[in-house]
Amino acid sequence: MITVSRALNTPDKLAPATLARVRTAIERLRYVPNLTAGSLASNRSRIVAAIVPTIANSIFSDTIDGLAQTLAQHRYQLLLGQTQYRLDEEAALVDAFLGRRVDGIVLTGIAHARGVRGRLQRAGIPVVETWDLTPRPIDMVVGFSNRAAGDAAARYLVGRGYRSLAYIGGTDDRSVARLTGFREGATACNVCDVAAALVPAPSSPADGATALAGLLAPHPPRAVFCSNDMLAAGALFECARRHISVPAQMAVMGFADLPIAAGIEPALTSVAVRAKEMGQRAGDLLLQRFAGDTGAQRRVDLGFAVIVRASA
Amino acid sequence: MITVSRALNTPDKLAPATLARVRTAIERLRYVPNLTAGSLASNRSRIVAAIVPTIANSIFSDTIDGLAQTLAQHRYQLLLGQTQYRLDEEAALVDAFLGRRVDGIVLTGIAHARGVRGRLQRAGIPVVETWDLTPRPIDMVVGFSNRAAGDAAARYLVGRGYRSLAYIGGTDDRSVARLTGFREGATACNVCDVAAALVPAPSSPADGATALAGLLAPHPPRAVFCSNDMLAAGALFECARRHISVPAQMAVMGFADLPIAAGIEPALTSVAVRAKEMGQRAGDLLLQRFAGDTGAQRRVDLGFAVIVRASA
DNA sequence: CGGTACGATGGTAGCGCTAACACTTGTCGG
DNA sequence: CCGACAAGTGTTAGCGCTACCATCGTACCG
Repeated sequence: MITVSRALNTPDKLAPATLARVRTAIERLRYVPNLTAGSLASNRSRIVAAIVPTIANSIFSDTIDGLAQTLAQHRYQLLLGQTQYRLDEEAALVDAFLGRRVDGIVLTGIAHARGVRGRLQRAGIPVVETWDLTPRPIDMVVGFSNRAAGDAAARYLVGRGYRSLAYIGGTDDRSVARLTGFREGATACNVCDVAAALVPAPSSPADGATALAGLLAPHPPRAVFCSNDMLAAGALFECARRHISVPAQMAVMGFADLPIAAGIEPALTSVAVRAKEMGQRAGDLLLQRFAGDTGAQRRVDLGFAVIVRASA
Repeated sequence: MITVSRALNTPDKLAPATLARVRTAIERLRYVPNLTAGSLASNRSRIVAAIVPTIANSIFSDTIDGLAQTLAQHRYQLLLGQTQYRLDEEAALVDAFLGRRVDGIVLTGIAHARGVRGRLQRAGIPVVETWDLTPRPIDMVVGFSNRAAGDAAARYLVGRGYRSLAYIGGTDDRSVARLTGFREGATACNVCDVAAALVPAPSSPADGATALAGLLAPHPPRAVFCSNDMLAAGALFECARRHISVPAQMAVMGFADLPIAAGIEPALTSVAVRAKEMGQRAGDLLLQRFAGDTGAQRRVDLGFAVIVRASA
C-alpha cells in the first residue's frame, strides 16, 4: 500500500495517527521493506560507488572512511570496488556499478581506461575524481596537485641545504606525478642529481628499507623523499640499523603525514594531505547534486602542507 | 527480450550466431543492463554487505580487502558499513542491508545489539561473524580466539622471565577479550600484577606513547603487551625518547603483526593473525552457500602465532 | 451556505528484468 | 516416415515498490 511507502519515506506527510498504525503493523508483521523494488520504481538507489586501487593498509581507507560517514548521515550506502592499480579493472567496475544504477561514483585518480569517461558522462550521474587535480575532470574533482606536492618537497629539502636528492616511491600515476614534481622542483633549484627507486604497490616499511639500502650504493644521497610515510619509516629503520644519523647524515621526508610520522623517532617531516576530508568533500558534492543543486563547485583543491619535524 | 537476458547471464545457452547479434546490438545501442531490475525479478542481488567498526588505518581493511577480492572473482559486489564501534549503528546497518536484499552479510565480532541475531536468522541469508570465535554463531564464524591470544601473550612474556606485566589496549569487545585472556594467562603463571591502560579507538602510536608514559609512574612494568602494533610502535618510540632500552629494561609486545612490526627498530615481537585470510575465508563460505552447498563448515579457527623478534 | 483550496489517503500503472513455461525447428532411432 | 526429444527461442506474468493522478473530507472565505 502506498501509505506504507509514505510512512517510510516521507513520514511527515502522514497524519500522526495513521503513521502510528502503520508503524505498529510493520513491527507486528516484521515487515522488511524491499529497497531494491523501491530503487527500480523510483530510479534512485541511494547507493554511491567508490573505486580505489586498494583498501588494505592504505591512505585510501581514510578517504573511504570520510566518504562513508558523510553519506551515512543521509542514508546513502557505499559500494566498494578495488582495482589493484589496474585501469581495466576500474573500467569493469564502472560498468558493473552503472548497471546497478548507483546514484553517484567516486573515483581515485584522473587517469582512466578508454571509454570510461564517455560512459560515465552518458550515465548522467555525478562523478567525483579524487587524489589529484585536473583542469578537465569527468564531472567534479576533489584533491590536490601531486606534482606541486613533489615540487614543494624538493624545494623544502634544497632550502634546508640538501643538494643531493633521492626519491623512493610507487609506480602508480600519483606517485609518478610526485616524482615528476620532485624532479622539476630540484631542477628549478639547480639540483639535477635525483636518484629514484621505484617499489611495487602496496609499499611497506620493508620496501622502504630495501630501497634506501639500494640508493646508498655508489653515492649516498644527502636527503630522500619517500612517496609515503610507511616507506619513510622503513628508511628511518634502515638508517637506525646502519647507524646513519638522521638528519645529520641523511635527511628523510615522508608523504601523507600518517599518525606514525609524528610518533616515530626521529619524528618524520612529511607532506600532509587531507585524505579523510577528501572523502567528506566528495560526499558533500554528491549530496548537493542529489539535492538538485547543479551549481556546485566542480573543482576543490584541498592543498597540502609540509609538516616540519626532526627528520629533515 | 529474454534473449538479451540470456546473452548476459548464460551466454553458453545461446547459439553463437544469436549471441554475436545480441552483443553487437548491445554495443551499438550502448545498452546498460539494469541489475536492479534483475535483482528484483530473480531475488538475488549479487551483493554482499560487510560491517566493520572502522575502515581507516585499521587491520579490518585487510579483511575487507580479502573479502572483496574473493567476491569480485565471482562477480559479487561489496556494500560497506562502518559502526564506529557502536552496536546500535551495527543494528541499523543490518536493517538497511537486509532491506537491500543483500545475498550475504559479514559482521565483525560476536557481540550484537538485541534483536539483530533474530532478524538475520529470519532473513534466511548466510551470515559470517569474524574476528573472534563463539560456540554459538548466528550462522557461521571465521576467526580466532582473542582470549587465547591474550593468554598466549602472557605465557610467552612470563616464559621469557618477565614477571611484572602491563597491558595497553582499546575498549572494544575484542581488545577486552585479549586483556581478559592476558590476565588469565598471567594468573595461571602466578603473576597477578597486571596493570592495564585503556585507550579510545582508533588507537595511534601517540596513544601508545601516552599510555606507556602513564604506566611508568609508580612501578614501571617489566613488559607491556599492546593490543595492536601501532600502540606498540608508539610505546617503542616513547622508550627511545626516554632512553629506556628495549628489551633490556622494558619488553614490548604487539598484536596483529602489521608490516611495521618487522621493520621497526628494535623489531617488534607480535601476535600474528590472518586478517586478509579471514576475509577470504568468509567470502569462500558465502560463495559455497550461494552455490547451494549447505553443508559448509560453520566455524573456522584461523588461529594466531606469537612471532618472536627483538623487542620481547 | 456554496465554492474553493488544501491536506490526507487510495487506485492504477509500470519500472526492467527473469522464472516458468510454450513453442519451433532439426535430429535421430525405430 | 513418424514420433520423441533436445536445442534454441519466444510469451507471459509477475517481483515490490513509487509516480502520478483521483478522490475524499475538512476548513475557510466571501
